[in-house]
Amino acid sequence: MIDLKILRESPEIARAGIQKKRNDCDLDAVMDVDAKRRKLIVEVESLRAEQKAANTEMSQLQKGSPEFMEKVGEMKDLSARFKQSDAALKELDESWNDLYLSVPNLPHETVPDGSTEEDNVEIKAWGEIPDKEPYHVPHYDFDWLDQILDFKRGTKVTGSGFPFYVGDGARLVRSLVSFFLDQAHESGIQELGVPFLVNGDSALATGQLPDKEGQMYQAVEDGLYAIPTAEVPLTNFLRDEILEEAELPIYRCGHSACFRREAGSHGKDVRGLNRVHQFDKVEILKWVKPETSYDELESLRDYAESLLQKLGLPYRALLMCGGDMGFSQTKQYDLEVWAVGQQRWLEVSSCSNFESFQSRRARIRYRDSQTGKNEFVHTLNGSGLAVPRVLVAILENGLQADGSVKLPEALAPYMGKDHIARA
RNA sequence: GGAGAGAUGGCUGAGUGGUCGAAAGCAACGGUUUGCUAAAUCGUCGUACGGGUCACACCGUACCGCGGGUUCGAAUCCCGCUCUCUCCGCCA
Repeated sequence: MIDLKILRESPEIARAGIQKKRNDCDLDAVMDVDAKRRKLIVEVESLRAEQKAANTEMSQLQKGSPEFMEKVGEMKDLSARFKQSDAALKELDESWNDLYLSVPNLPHETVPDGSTEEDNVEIKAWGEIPDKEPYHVPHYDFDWLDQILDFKRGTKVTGSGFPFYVGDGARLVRSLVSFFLDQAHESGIQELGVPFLVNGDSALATGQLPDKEGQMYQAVEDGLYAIPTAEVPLTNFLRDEILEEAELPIYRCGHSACFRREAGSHGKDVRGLNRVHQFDKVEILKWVKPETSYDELESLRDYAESLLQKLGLPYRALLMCGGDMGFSQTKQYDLEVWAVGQQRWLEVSSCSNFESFQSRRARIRYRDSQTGKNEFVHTLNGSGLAVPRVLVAILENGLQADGSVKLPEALAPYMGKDHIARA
């Protein structure tokens, strides 16, 4: 949720931001219901005040006396009016809530204007793009693919998009997860093992609900959602808490399987490991003081980049334009790695600042030591990193003329070898 | 899964259908005093929303696990749910 003050006091700023995001929420309806709601609150509360005053008065009277009974009669009427207004307010509150939740976060001033991925701005490129040799092919065309991946049996057991990783494939996944977690540990980021299922309150706080409900797998019987990213349990780790200013910034990381229905996505980019319904990812989360959040975003991106550098994978960093960034973000960088076999960029990390959008929903605050007031923290998160596409880049970029795959040196301690030989 | 007990402010813990935002104690914060490093004493000490203000002040309302209900009036009575603890069962 964005700050209501912005809506009330400078709606033109909100309007411009919403336009920049190419979002079509109805701001006039929001403002209209807000005004009506506030008027009704005054009405309900003054009726209630009257009722309470009478209550105090009645407590002094002899119970059952004529004066008392007369008062009861008067108050019955008031009570009826109160109940009517209160019911009207509750109804209005519901539509107010729906509308308020439909307002996206406003993009930062440094976010470029634009509506599609074409308008994202490349701010950095690292590593050398290798020339495509004849033996370079997409990973899904490796003739020994079934040595490390089994899509067919995954489809049998669960459905498409749920591959089995086999032998060295499975070990590579585990190695990458371990490498990412160890790197975070070395950077002083505490690791959390997170629940893979969360309740509705948590999904609402991070913004998956209400608008992205269709993207999550659900355990309907229990009212739980399979997490699409560890961001959800991580952010909610501190939900409903008031922190001390001295505790900030707080950094945490966590590995999880991520479950995404990917409803409505078809076509070429779903081949192989490019887009699957379940994948492993290590997520980094930051809770910080507002004045530091944009610096923290830069260092978060630097950290994610350092992982790709250590793996020796060429990548580019994009600053997302207003129309291509998420609903809840104020500023977002994506890291894309080059996959030489497919001759395309694959997104492996997204680093974002949410300012107080999530913390307002999740009620995560800190006590300002100067004013003594409770303020919302700013939250940020970034992938560090998503496993399957990194795996794709390792496979495709590392493919040698003899069909073997040369592994990044950083993974040698985890894999116990420097290449995967074709059997 | 079965049986029982419970859920009150940062913590412990009282609470009669009405004067209860809620006793008391602890912790915390501010002052005073003695002094020596621990006491004594006075005061302050929840959050959110709405009104109000340049901003404070101030006023109102809500919140005693959550959601309903009864009532002129609910922390208190009734119903449903959630969670915690104990015992039993089952099970990595």
